[in-house]
Amino acid sequence: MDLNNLAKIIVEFYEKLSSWEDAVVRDTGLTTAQAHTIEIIGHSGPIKMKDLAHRIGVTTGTLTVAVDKLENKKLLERKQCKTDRRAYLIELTAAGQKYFKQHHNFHIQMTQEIVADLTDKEQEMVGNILKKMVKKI
Amino acid sequence: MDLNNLAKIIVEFYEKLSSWEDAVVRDTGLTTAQAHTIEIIGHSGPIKMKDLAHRIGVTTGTLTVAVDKLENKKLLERKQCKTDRRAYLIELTAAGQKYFKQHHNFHIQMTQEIVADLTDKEQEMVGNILKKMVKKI
DNA sequence: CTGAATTGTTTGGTTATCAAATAATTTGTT
DNA sequence: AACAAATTATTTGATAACCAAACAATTCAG
Repeated sequence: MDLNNLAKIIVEFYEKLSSWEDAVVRDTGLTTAQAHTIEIIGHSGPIKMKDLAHRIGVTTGTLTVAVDKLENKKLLERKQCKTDRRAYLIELTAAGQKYFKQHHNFHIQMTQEIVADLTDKEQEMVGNILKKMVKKI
Repeated sequence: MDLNNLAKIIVEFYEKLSSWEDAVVRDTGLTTAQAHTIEIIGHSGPIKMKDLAHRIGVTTGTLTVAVDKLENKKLLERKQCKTDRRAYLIELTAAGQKYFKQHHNFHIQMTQEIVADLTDKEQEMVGNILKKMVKKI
């Protein structure tokens, strides 16, 4: 398979995952940006604004507004950081945790669907090869 | 490899591609939405507003605004559709074509980088397996 | 202790997005 | 042919996402 074809498949794979994710998230009543924020916090645990902004790839100004909205929705909360009075730790509420787990389950379910037709050996291979590729990005 | 691990790798792969694409596009002076629009038109050729909106996954109202901006930037233009006076055909200008080709080259280059450490056989396999997966999404 | 750096918020501006209302045109029905 | 219904794109009014730069509070370094 030449580079052109590989590039085409990878882009297509990306585009389709993207549409799928958008559709799923929209059904949950959050925007993709909001869902992404919840997901990062779910994986990281309590995290400072600055670090969270860096992980998401936005400025802290953008994040302030985003966190305001999610706090209004009771999905997360700001807690004072005990070692630095300038900073907050952003934590998921119980509802936020629930959203995170549900979204994680969607990922598992989607994975199951898209690998359903592959043999065990193929699944093993694609996992390992993707792992190698991820390291290079 | 169990589903959990596979899901994790796939999500990670997706996230990294996403960051990479964002970074590349931002350097070109367009937003990701704008670059995506150019890319779709580049692949489709002249296309009506309604069809383009459907391909991108937005309403025609959203697209009207987006096309206005890209037309201002001289990357595309509206041409009257000869068979339907309600409709336009959206076409890339020479500058739009150039942008499209450049972006396409970035994809090829990225692909080359991320598969560089794979054997020819592995490249072949990952291509074929991804193709199978894409069909299921 | 004081100036510099850090952390988060606010402000002003652009872009992206939708739903619903509108205008122009085409299509279908009688 | 005439008229209603459907289609195509735009406009409007609203919210969300985003950035850069200015700001306030706090911490850090010399």
